[in-house]
Formats: sequence, C-alpha cells, structure tokens
Amino acid sequence: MGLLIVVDPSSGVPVYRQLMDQIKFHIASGLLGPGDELPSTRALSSELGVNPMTISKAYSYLEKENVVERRPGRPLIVRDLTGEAMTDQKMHQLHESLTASVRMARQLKIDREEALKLFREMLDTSEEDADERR
Amino acid sequence: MGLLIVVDPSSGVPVYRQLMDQIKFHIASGLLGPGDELPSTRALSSELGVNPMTISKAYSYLEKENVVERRPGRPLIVRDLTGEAMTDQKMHQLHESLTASVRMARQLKIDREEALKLFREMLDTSEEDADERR
DNA sequence: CGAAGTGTATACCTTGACTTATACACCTCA
DNA sequence: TGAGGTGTATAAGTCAAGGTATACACTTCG
Repeated sequence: MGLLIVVDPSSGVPVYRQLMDQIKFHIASGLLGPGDELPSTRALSSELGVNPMTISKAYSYLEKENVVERRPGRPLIVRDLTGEAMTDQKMHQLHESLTASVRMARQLKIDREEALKLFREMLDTSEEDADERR
Repeated sequence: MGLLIVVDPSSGVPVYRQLMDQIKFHIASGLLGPGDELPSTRALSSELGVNPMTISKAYSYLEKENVVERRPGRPLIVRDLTGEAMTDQKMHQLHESLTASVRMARQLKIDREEALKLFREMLDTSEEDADERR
C-alpha cells in the first residue's frame, strides 16, 4: 500500500509543490521517519496520474532542502531531521516566509502589538484544527 | 516636481507592484495625504520609461484595495484611510499574508512561542531600519 | 552479463502573468 | 465646440514556470 497522497492539478498550486507539502507533513506527523524510503517516481506516477518527472522535481527540491537523501540508482530516503542544525534551518525558512508580512505590517502602519496578537490567534486556531483532525 | 518613485524592471518584482508599494509607502509616510492627486499615467510613464497601461494597472489595483478613488476623466485621488472600517481591512490583508507562515510553522513543527518570538524580533528590527532612514 | 528496478538530464510544449500599442470615453476650459 | 488633459478597455506580444516525453546513468539481482 502507498502513502496517503492526493493531488489536485486544477487547484492552482503546482503539483510538485503539493507533493512536497504532503511528504513534509507525513514526516512531521511521524508517519515517515528517518531512513524510510520514498515511493518510486514511477509508482507514484501511475498512482496519481502524473508524469514521473514531476515527482522527480518534487524529490529534487526536497533534496535541496535537506529533507531527503539521494542515492544514485536507488530509492530516496528520509534524512534524520533532529538536532540543532535542523532547527536553525527551519527557523530560516519561517523567517523568509514572514518577511512579506513584516513589510506589509509596516506599510499599513499596523501596530506591532496588533500584528503579534493576530499571528498568535492564527497559530492557536491552526492548532485546534489539527486537534480536530485526530 | 514629481513624487520620488523609482522602478527596476529587472528586479523580478513586477513593475506595477513596485509602483503600488511605493505609493502605499508615501501614503503611510504622510508625504501623500487624503485628497492629494496621483501623478497622471502619462507623466509617470515618460518619467519612468514605462507604458501608461502599466501605471494604470497599478492604479486599478490600488482602487480595488480602496486606497485610491477613481473619477472618470480626472486624476485619481488618495482616499481618507482613517476610521475603523479601514483598520479592519488592513488586518484582513495582514491575515492573508500570514496564512502561509502559519501553515509552514505547523508543517515544520516549530513551537508556537518560537514562531512568535521570531516574528516579534523581525517587527522590531523593521522599526529600527525605519528609524535610521529619518 | 542482462533484465528490471531506481532517479533524472535534456529538450520541447503549454499556459498564464506581465507588458505594450492602439483606440476609445470622459472631463475641463478657453 | 474643440483642443488637450485625464484613465482604461481591448487585443496582441513576450517570457518564465510548470508539466511532459524521451533517453540516459546507475544499482540490484538472477
């Protein structure tokens, strides 16, 4: 049986990015652990009806982000994401994502405390949603 | 003399978006106030070496965002952005911008407090940068 | 070795975002 | 009225991103 992965080509979000997101999610949830093999490009390809190169593209980006380890001619495996170095990298990614919001808050002259309050509320709501999913 | 506006077509950021950002900034800084007229599309066009339609596109989006008021055949004017209704709209824009970051924080399993701390630091740094510019 | 599995480099096609050229509708004022 | 402003609807051109088809390099295992 395969990993639970679903893609919607008409969603506007690029397929390769949907793949990356879901694989990352499965790693974060623990369903996929260090050393586990990713499904082969052709297996996922026929299962999802997507070109193998699109799968490969997602895999390549995951490798660039150090989420996954590439071994020529063999399946990709999940890397060990524990440790301080990984934490730094995660924070760096979040930093990049927040940059636009910081610029906007300044541009709209939104009070620092107001912006923080909104972000806190959104984080809390997000956690509740995750709880319901269990 | 014209407003201080500069565009870099090779920056990767669409010209119409650069225009929107700088006009919003001039409004936020107070250099442009309610009732003030925006430069004509053709004036900005020849000053910046950009097609008038590109200027018009920026103006149209600003009108959609209720930043500016359109009057057929006449120059656009800056709207009055004070009042509670405007605050709501600003918070809504910030909310949209933050959505991606919230999703990422969850996906990367970044602690809620860690994420908040980073955002707070970035907001503070941003304010310092603005101070230095004075 | 060779068959069958793995990932992917290369080149091509399609699609949508961005920009532009042209032409039009509207307003002001002499 | 008409000349000279204003913004922009429409259509066409340009270009990068996303997706695909083909062919290749590598590994395992009989």
